[in-house]
Amino acid sequence: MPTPSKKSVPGDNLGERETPKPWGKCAVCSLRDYRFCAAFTRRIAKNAPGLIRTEREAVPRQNLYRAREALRQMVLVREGVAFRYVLVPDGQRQILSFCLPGDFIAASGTLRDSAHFSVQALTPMQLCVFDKKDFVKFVESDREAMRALADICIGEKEECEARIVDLGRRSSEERIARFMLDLMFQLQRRGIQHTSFQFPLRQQHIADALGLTQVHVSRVIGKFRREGLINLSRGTLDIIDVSALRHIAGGQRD
Amino acid sequence: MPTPSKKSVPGDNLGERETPKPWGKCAVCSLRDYRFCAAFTRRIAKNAPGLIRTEREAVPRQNLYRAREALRQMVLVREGVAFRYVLVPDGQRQILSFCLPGDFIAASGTLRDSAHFSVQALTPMQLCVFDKKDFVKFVESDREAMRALADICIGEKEECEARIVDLGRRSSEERIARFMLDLMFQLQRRGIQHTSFQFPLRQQHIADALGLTQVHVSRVIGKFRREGLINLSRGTLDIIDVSALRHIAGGQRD
DNA sequence: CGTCTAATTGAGATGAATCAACAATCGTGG
DNA sequence: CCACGATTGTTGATTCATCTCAATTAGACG
Repeated sequence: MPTPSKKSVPGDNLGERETPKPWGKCAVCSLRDYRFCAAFTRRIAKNAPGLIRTEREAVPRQNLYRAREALRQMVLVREGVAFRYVLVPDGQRQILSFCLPGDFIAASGTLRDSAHFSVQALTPMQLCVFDKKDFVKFVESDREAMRALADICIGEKEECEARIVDLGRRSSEERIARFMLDLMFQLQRRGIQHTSFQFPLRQQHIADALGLTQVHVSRVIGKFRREGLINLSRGTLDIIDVSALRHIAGGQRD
Repeated sequence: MPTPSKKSVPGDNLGERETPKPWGKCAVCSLRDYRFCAAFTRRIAKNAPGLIRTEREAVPRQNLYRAREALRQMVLVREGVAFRYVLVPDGQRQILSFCLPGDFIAASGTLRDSAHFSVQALTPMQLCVFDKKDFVKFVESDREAMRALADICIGEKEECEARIVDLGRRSSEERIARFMLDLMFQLQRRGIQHTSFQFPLRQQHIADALGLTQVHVSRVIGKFRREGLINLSRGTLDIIDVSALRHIAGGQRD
């Protein structure tokens, strides 16, 4: 059942251990030329010195945000993976996307009071946090920043639409193959140039992202493994035969 | 088969019959306080008098835009309905959304050179068209406009995510019921306060939007009709029992 | 080690797809 | 205004992909 198990987790919501830090740290961050940071960091340092960046950590299963809660902070992933999801009335879970390092967790929150999805950490995480009010003030005062924000939202929308096509018109094998390749390409864009990488998702997460059941995901992955396409164990995914997997995915993957 | 039938259609792409018009016409347009127009029209008239609005028409099945083509114009629906769709390699079609009066057809195109979806008219249409370059110049020069644009994109992203949940985790009956109710609420937001309204979609469109087959859509609609929930004929959808339909839809519809 | 969570595997059920024939509706030209 | 062809919708029979239920194994971790 996709019902997320309820395990007691320390500090269920973000809150403790805020550490105001200077922007200097950004200068040595590997994300500094990636997406959000590339567009914002330097600009903020220059034009909005009053906007404080703080740091937070999160542990696996920790809730970073709950649907419909007031959005008070803007959160950027520095390390680790989280996912955005929606629970439907009958208890099922649909995962909307995974948030990787460099992703803004709720960019759209800049112009909204709350979001309709929840966010949960999948791995231990390092986060950069901004006060929302301050951030909004900055974005509204800086044309380039507003543009960058729009750009990020558009990118998310495009990913969303690609996912709609997957869910509406592709088989489970296609979806799973595409999903793995997608993840690989996303990591590659972040500088990890391997066909083997950390894969912290449980089969249930894949199932909830792709509209399948965990059991079925297990069968498909088993098949891929038996066919020598991938190897997946102990949190590492190794894509052995990229081109065969891409073929199953139905082409079109970057 | 979801393959869209290839019928020869006059003026396959937008092109002929441009009519430069004054902004005065906007003053008497019923959409002037809705979304795009509410945010942009007056601002444009005041701050960017050089931005020309032209008018166009389109006939059913006419292609308004083809995926990956260079985006030269920004198109706003004034009357009629279009849909955005993607064709997958095996010939299937996934409809991403329907564009109703007041909708910007490709808002995200403002910051992109092209889009990955195509757009086709479903009914006869009246369109407002802006030259893209001029529009971009305006948006980049006007902070409020850029913000409005971001806002529109965020709204579209939210709709997208709702659709993902539908496709991933809801049955065909739920999807169809939700779809009809959604449409009703969207029209109501545009001022049409009835449970009976023009419904120009063929069953194939519903199927392609919801990841089903036309045959199955027919069965479900037949069932809804037999149960006295709706009546659908000659392009008019009458939702007879809103609350029962909402119940099938699984609550949560506005 | 024992306990807990995650993954595998089998058997059987089922929702939706497919195939196919037919009926209804629409648009058009005679 | 009718008749015809094209498009759209209906219905039945059958198949298939994926789900459900359930039991078992494998890993992770204190």
